Amino acid sequence: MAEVAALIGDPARANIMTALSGGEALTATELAYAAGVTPQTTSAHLAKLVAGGLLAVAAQGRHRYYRLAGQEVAQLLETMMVVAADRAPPKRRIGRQAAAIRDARTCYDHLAGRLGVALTDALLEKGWLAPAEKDFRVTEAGTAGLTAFGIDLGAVRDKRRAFARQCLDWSERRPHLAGALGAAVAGRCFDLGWIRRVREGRGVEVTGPGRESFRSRFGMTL
Amino acid sequence: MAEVAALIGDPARANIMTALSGGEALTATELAYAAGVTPQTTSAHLAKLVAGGLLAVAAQGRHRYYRLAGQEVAQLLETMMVVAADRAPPKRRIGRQAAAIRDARTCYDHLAGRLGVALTDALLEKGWLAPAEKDFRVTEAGTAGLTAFGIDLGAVRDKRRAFARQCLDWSERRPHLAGALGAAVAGRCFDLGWIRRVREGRGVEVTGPGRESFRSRFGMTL
DNA sequence: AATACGATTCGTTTAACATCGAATTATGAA
DNA sequence: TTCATAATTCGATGTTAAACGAATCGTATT
Repeated sequence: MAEVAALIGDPARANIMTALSGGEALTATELAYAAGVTPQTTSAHLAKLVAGGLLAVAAQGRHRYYRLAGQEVAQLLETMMVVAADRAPPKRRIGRQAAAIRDARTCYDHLAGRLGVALTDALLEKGWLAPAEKDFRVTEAGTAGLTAFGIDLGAVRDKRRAFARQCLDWSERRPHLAGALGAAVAGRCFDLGWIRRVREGRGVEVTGPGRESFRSRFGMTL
Repeated sequence: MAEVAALIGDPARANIMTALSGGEALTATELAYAAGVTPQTTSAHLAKLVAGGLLAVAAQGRHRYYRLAGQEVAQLLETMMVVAADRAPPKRRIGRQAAAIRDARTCYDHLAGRLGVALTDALLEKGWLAPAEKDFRVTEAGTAGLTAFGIDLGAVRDKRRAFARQCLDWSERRPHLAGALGAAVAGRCFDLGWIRRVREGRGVEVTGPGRESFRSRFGMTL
């Protein structure tokens, strides 16, 4: 356990992990910029993180794309941020950016925070999803509804990853939709312009039209 | 975040945190033994962990009792163990002790693992508990039932801590009963001899009579 | 009061490792 | 081929901090 913690314990590596916590895959150079150190140093750090099983790497042309090794790693970072936040000196109320993070953010590649939980609750309420062990099951109504929403369920199922997992949200203490379907739903919301990323981080913002659409389409009051 | 990780990243400190992960409070000397270093070194480590907000300390006579600073820290350690376990070389099947940990363990001071989740499910099924936001609510039937089970609800409510929190269990991905009530229920199960600790760790074992009692009293099939 | 013990502080040594400059390998573009 | 860029490896440097011996402070025990 100490090894895992020590890997994240270096400032440069912590920056790298944070940059990747949104689930996106980034190149070594981009990560060097995010970490605030030279490419050589970054390379050494990345090698350690891969050896330590925290990152996965995929070579593509002359770029090498690094991403988190899995959901558990994303969860670990999430939990660690909570502890780190509790520990931090209370800077007058909660900052606007921090508040946005609590409200809505991406976790790995799907939606988390209040928005992620609310959306999952709405899908459960509509009967589109049903809890099944550690996953969600898409009902008949859900198949029709999600297809109408613009999601190609066949293509999503074909992906070589968990289809519709329950991901625990620490700040809300409730499960939300993850896996390939979670990523697809999040992507569709971005495409429709219901939400957009704020700055470069993990924060997500609900747009004006998005707020109205979430309400009319899914009965969510945000 | 790097600071938090770095604190746990040292082997000696990781040993200390692991020793405390059961929720028990231990003295500096006991922790020195657990960490495998001298008392002087341990003292320095403990000071850093307290300053870092991961541990809390209470002086009692000439002893100083150290314990985890809160639930979030326990959760963090739990999550970190999962990542560390995934990362570890697969040592032929799962060891008997590791299997026991998955089945039943203490988390902070209440029951976790399959047993913790199953017990919580049983209480929900009987209608003694009902989910309420991030907590559980004790119903009228629950008040009667828990009192009959030998728990002084008045005394439990008087404790200066959360009464009946939902604690997320990573290995089961389900919430289980935590807080003062969770601790009280766990304690009662120990007192009745339904469960006992295995060795010195966090593992818990259901006794023969316990298995029968869990079934007849709560309808749980273990 | 005298003694024992838990816990901490101080000072020193030692080992680990993050960092960068320079050079090297590999891929894509002109 | 030739050049530019991505990414790495190598070697040297400097800083950090973990560890322990010795000494100190405070609380219990006799």
